[in-house]
Amino acid sequence: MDIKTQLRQHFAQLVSLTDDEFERIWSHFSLKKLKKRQFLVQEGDHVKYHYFVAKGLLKASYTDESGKEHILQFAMEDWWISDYLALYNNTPATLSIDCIEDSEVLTLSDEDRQKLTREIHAFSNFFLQKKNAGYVGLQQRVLLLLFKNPRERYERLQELQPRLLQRVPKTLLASYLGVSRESLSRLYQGEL
Amino acid sequence: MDIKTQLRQHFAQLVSLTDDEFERIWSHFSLKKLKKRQFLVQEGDHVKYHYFVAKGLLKASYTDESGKEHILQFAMEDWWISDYLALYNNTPATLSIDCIEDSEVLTLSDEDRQKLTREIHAFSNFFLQKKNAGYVGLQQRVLLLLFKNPRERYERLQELQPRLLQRVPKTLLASYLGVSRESLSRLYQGEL
DNA sequence: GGCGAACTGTGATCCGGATCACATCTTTTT
DNA sequence: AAAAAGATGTGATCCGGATCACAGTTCGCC
Repeated sequence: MDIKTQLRQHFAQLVSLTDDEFERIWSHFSLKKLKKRQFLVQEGDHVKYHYFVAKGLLKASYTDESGKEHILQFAMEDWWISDYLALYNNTPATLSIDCIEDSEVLTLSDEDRQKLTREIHAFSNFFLQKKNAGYVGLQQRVLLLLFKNPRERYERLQELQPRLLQRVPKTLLASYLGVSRESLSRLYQGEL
Repeated sequence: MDIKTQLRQHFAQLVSLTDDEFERIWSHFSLKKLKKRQFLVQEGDHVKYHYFVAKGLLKASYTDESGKEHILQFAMEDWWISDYLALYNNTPATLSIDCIEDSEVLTLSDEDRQKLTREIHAFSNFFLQKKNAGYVGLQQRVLLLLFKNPRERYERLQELQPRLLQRVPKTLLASYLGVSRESLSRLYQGEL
């Protein structure tokens, strides 16, 4: 399947668009190819784009004063990623986004997104629905971090995103789950 | 200031509405008065409404199998609250929402919100902006939970929401921060 | 095809925060 | 006004997970 079709189907899961509407939307995207370890956004950058992952695997992370990296989000095929804090507030990026695997992403500037959102109601609706789902997902993650121990967090991730577990190195998984690499390694001694 | 004006000004912070548009929106809200400890939503309820807090203080919380309560969100004047997971997926509430102080909330059904969102572009925009801000806020909270210790989380809250700290009992604060009540109590021995 | 870097497992030790237990003190309720 | 329920502080003990240290393995690269 080509990337244009992939994007079209992605929208179709939540809203319906006429051919004309989709063409108008599509014309504002550009394709960007990246290799493993390459950065899409670096701390301090001016962030202008939303990124739709067509292929590959990326991570968004924050590096604290002591140099430790904390992973906020992974993104694989059909996921969106950006530093939304920087994007919406027009501030320098506090996150870094880089590739765990060779990847292809579609970029959409927030300026264009605003324009399209004004012109095409279904598109506006798409974004609202996405944000709602993302918001609810983050709430669940907060609850998980608040009162589940590392083992339960790991198991939950296994349920919800089994594909992710297999593609992401354990070191990075540990950081996403808020556990040390060593403790994570000890968790799944008893299982599988 | 009366509640109608309060709501109008709340919208005005993010979007501009004509008198006519605001009247149309306003007509879909109803006022609900609640006393301390009263529930707005209980686990298992069918959730139909968004709630805008006009006055008072509420909390949204999840109760785990062992009966412990974990606080996901507080809401005071000019904040919105609901069980969004239940609201958007039409599933029974997993959260409970109840009053920490006597409160007055404005209710808006999601059905009406969808209708207004379709009819009034600025209103749609308002919701999208709110969700974005909420999403970013939750991301920050996840980062805080991931790699800051209880003391730093407490200090951050003190910076960001000093008013909240003074109104919320320490027991509930502890639950929101993901610390035991006892440990929280020991945190601020050295300060102030 | 060999060298360095990233990845993963595992042992030993340590410590932050949970848990348990109790003592005020303050609100509510009746 | 008394009784019950909630809020807060504080000591003693315990344990999950962090940290430190090292080894084996796999991967990308000159």
